Amino acid sequence: MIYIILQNAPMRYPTEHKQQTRQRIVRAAARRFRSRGSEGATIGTLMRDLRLTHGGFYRHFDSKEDLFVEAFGESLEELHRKILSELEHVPSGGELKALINGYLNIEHSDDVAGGCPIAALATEIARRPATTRAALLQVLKNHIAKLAKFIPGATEQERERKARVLFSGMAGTLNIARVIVDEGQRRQFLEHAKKFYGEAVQK
Amino acid sequence: MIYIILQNAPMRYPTEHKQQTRQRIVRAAARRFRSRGSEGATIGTLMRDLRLTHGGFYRHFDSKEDLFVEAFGESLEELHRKILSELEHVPSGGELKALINGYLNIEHSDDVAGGCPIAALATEIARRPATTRAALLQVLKNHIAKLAKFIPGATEQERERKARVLFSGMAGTLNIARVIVDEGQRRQFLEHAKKFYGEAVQK
DNA sequence: TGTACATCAGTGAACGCGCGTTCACTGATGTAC
DNA sequence: TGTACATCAGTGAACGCGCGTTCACTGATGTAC
Repeated sequence: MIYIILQNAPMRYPTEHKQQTRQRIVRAAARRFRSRGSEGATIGTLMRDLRLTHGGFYRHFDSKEDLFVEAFGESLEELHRKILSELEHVPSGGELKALINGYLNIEHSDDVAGGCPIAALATEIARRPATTRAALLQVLKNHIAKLAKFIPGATEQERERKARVLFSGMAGTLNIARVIVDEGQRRQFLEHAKKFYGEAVQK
Repeated sequence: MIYIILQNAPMRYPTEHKQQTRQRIVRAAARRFRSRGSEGATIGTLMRDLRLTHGGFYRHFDSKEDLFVEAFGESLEELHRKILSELEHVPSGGELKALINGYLNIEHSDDVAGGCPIAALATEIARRPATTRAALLQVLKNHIAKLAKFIPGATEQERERKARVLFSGMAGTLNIARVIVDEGQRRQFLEHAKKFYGEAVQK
């Protein structure tokens, strides 16, 4: 809200203004990259929708690729916050089920822009050079590691292993759900997958 | 081989020449779309690598999008033939394990161009309009249905359900494997996933 | 059997377009004196 | 306290480039006569 007011007012840039603009760009980009892909999202329309001009983008980032990396991190943090807030209201012992149900959900399936960045961007990340992949993989590993404590398993290592397989699998399932045109079939498919992963990980 | 000779020879187009050229385009496109994505693969370089010029493309297809749809089908057929030929040498009862091992494989992980089109293209397909998705989904369903007979389950319906969840999950896992930079870690991750899916589906 | 002609796969220049990026400029700010 | 000036977030025209697509053309083919 405050941002819009500042934009419409004649140019006056308070000290924290630059950081705020940068944050706005990252957050908007995090949504656009997920819904349109890294090539489908353009700097021009991104900035225009923020009521800025494309030239100003380069006061904040060296390149579109730099923004992509940062936006991916932002997406994962958003997802993590969302998951944690959902798990707060879940009775102890029900976390795993809630995790699976929260992911393999029709709402999640229909919300690409606000959903899991692994599902939306993993294929494109896999096509990037090793250095970029290494940076993004580190962010990804941290995310998974933090979720591992909700997965059953004797050792920390075993829980992390299971978490990786579980979340990578569910990401693939979410992507296929998003291809299914008919909503009823999409729901059914997600239900079957919930059951499958619930039983498989519990064991 | 014969194609190259025909290309270098002065213009003489036998009756079946057009179909052959079309096939060459589809097959080459099927590889390029998987390895570079639908936006990363361009008509210009595709045709150049086939020793043709870009203008000729439109004697065979109305648009790049039409080629994409056809190439996806071609990829799935190739994958299906490959799977069937691998399963021929497998003793009865071992098909499921062979299916999983054949998919979650380091060679498959490293061969994006020749690998599973679901893993490589599902995210991009999910971003397409419903009519395109519907067409591609039909092809996908046929593919999965044909593999369902190797999956345990009391009814045909149950086998198909399991097959869909299994293959969508493995596709997601393959994509994450392709992000992992270190080959040792990539192998380990695939091994854990093999074990997970093997036990989960057997049940 | 030989000749004229319609066909059509492939060529390559050209078109329009949108992209990422650059750059000279603007004007409000905080600071030096 | 008041004035001159360096700073820098944001502007918008411009650049170069590569893309998908179009189109007038070429020349070997099979066919009509």
